[in-house]
Amino acid sequence: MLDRTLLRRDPEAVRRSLHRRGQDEAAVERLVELDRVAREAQTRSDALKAEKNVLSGSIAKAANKKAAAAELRPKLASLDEQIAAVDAEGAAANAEIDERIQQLPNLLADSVPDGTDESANVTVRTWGSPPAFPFEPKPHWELGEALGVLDFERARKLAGSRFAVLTGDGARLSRALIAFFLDRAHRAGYREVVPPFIVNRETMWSTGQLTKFSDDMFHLSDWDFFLVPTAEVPLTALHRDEILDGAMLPIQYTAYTPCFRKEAGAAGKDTRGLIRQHQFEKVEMVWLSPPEYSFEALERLTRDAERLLEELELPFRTISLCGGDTGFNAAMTYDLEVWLPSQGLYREISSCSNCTDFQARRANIRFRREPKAKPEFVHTLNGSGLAVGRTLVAVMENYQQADGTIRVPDALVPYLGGQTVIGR
RNA sequence: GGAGAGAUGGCCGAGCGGCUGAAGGCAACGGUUUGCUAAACCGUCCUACGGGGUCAACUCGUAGCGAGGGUUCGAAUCCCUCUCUCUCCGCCA
Repeated sequence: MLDRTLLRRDPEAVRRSLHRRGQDEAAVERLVELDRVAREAQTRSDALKAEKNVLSGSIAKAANKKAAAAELRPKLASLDEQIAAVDAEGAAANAEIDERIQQLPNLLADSVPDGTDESANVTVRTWGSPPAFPFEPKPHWELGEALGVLDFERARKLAGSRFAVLTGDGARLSRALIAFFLDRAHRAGYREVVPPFIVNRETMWSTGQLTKFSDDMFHLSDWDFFLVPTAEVPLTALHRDEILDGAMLPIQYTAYTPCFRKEAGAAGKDTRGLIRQHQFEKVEMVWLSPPEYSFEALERLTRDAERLLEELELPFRTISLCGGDTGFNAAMTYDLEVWLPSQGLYREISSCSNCTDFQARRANIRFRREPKAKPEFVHTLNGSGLAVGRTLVAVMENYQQADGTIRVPDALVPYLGGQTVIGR
């Protein structure tokens, strides 16, 4: 959520950001006007209430309170009427402001590339190069079904489409990745967390997932709870409504969780297999940072994610998302895209964002620099480190061998008890 | 799921319907005293929003005692609803 006073002080900055995101700027003008109306109403209301308080006070001091009250009753009744009318005016304006301001996305960082769609994204780094296969590389679902480690048929029976069952070495490889990711995060200074996988509405709202336009989350029908769409939600909201000691910052958290998303929309051929699922698993990394450090933190967070791919020796590139492609909460985002031989393209495997104070304002996460200092909002950052299913896909496809078996990346061998090949 | 107790400022804890932003204590901060520490004494010490302002260290106003309603000229104090926390019993991993 944007700062209301920002709209008053610098509406032009908000307009510019919306424009760069390719969104309608008209909302800004309306908000500025509503803000003016609301403030004017408050000023009048406060003055009327002050007048009423003075009269009430005079009754308290009167010798004969009953008589004093009777005498002032008409005057007070008239004030009550006026107050009610002015307050209604102010409340209406405030309600509309709340409604509208919640729908404005975060202010883009200056360094975000211009552009309205993904074609304008900028590649900032490329690591490794796509492997040359002396045979036609197979897609992961073919490899997985042949090896008996991926089972989409039975997943359909158990749950439906867009679910998968991992068995045998598929399940073990998945678990190895999770352990590998968490170990590396631990080394990089992240504190490991096992959060609830189901959260309440306030939590979901506080991290900006619940807006008018998003209904990608699974909502329990009999309770007002949501299945987490990403560990970003519980990790970021962990310190909701708290004032942290500035000396504790930055705070780094990591968690492994399942993630649940409706992923409404057409099932295309590029979403075949494990790429796009209603349930997937992810290790997430979250930072709570002092404002002045958050963009440096974004670089570190992104590097932490990149190193995982480097250790796994999976070719990838890092791209800086342009304004039109940057998410609602983010001021700036780097996506990591891993090479998928079967599709012959780079595919998103991690997304690292600096949400600045946008989530912190909603979630009311603040800190004090000094014991007596005024509380300030922290900056929140989140990034995948990494998406487990997609990493599994990348490993299977990049490490496949002519006979359909899969070599285990060196970094994962210890996590598979020394096993170096996934075969039949 | 059943029964009971409670919710006041950073913490503890008072509070008769009117001068209570809220006694008192602790903690914290500034100062005096002190060889150092401790103690003692004095002072400061909530937040949000709005108005005025040399926009900052100022000032005025409004609101806030779990949340939301109601009664009243006036509510922390009376009434209603809700939420949450704690304890005991049951059930379970």
